[in-house]
Amino acid sequence: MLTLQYLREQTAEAKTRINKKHPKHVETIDLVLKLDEEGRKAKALMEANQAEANVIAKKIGELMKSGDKAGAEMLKAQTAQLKEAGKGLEDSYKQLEVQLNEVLVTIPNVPHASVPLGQTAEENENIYEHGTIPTLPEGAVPHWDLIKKYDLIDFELGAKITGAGFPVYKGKGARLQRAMISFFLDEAIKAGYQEIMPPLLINADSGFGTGQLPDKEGQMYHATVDDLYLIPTAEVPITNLYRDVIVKEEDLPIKNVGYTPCFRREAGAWGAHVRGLNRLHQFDKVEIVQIAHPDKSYEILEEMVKHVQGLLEKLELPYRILRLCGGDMSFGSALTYDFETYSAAQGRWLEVSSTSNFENFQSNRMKCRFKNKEGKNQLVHTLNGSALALPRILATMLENNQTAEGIRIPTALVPYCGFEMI
RNA sequence: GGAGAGAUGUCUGAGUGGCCGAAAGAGCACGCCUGGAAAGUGUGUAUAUGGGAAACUGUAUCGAGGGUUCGAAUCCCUCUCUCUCCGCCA
Repeated sequence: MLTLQYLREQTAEAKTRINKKHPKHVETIDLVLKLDEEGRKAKALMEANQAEANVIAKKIGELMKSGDKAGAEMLKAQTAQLKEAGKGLEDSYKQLEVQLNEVLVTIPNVPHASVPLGQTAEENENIYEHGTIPTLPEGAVPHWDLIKKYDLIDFELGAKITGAGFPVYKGKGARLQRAMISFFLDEAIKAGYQEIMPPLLINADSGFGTGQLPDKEGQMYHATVDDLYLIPTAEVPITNLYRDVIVKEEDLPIKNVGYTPCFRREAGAWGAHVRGLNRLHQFDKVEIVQIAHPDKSYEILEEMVKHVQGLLEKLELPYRILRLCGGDMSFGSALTYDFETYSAAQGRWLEVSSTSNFENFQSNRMKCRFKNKEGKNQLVHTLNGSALALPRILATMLENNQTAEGIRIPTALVPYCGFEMI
């Protein structure tokens, strides 16, 4: 959620920036400002009325104490009309307040200056490529054939016990998952992150805090009996750890990492290119999350990018980094780098990480602040990134490393899974 | 799931209708004292938001929301959470 202060004080800039992402929201900003102004006027009236009532109430108290019952009764009569007026004033203020919030939460974050103009994935900016695209042996096949051939994952079984998009990992397939999770966590811990094992269900307040609600209501699984949501990413519980918290400035940046399964309904997202591991309802991911000082957040974003690069390089996967264009960015992000690995048998780039700076968009919703040098509470910046999402890493690894003798496991993972070949 | 107790500021904890944004103590900050420190001592020490250049000031907040009342931390209702006992349970 953008801060009202920013919209009020830097209206022109806010409009220019939002235009890069969602041009229609330029008008929403005007609406917000209008509601804000009306709301503040209404509030001033309401408070003036309240102040008057408070003064009289105090006087009544004094009169009662001094035994002047008649005087008190006279004043009581006076407050009746104040009360009546107060009710109307409060109603109109509250109504404006509700409207304002409803509108404000629908405005996405404004993009960083470096974000390229564009509306579709084709307009993302390719800023870095690393590694060589392998030449596959004769008869190479996509990962969905490999997982059958080596009996690593069973989609049919998953469909039987749950539904499509819920894979069952078996044998070496399961061990490889566990190995990747441990490897990613260990690498993050080495980089100074604290490991967190959060709940997999979250309440609506948390969903709101990181921006999934109300924007992506239909994308999360909702356990309606208890009104809890299955997490779409560890970002949600781990970032919300700091909801309504005033952190110490000297503790920044706060670095947490967590492995969780992620649950996504992916409503309406099924179509071409979703075979095998490319798109799932449940998948595993290790997520890094930082709570940062506003002056440092872009430095930290670069640091997180470096971390993700390190992982991909240790896994010996060819990858590229995209700077997302305005239209392709997520709701709350100010700057997002997507990482894609090249899946040679499919001949496609697959997104395996998305690393973003949300600036104070989430912290404003969550009210996560620190006390600055002037003793004022200031919103922190929040960042997060996948490090990494497993299924497409696995897909790329299987496809790119297939040989006549089997599938070669990257050296870095061998100590974790205990085998060199599948 | 049943029964009971509770939720007050950074913490402990007082406060059953007006003098309470809230006693007292601890902690913390700054000053005095000291060669330095401890002890002692003085002052200060919530958040949000409106107005104001500022000093200052209006409003709201004692788990949350509603209600009663001229006036609520205090009375009533609903909810959430915590603790104890019982039940169930990996």
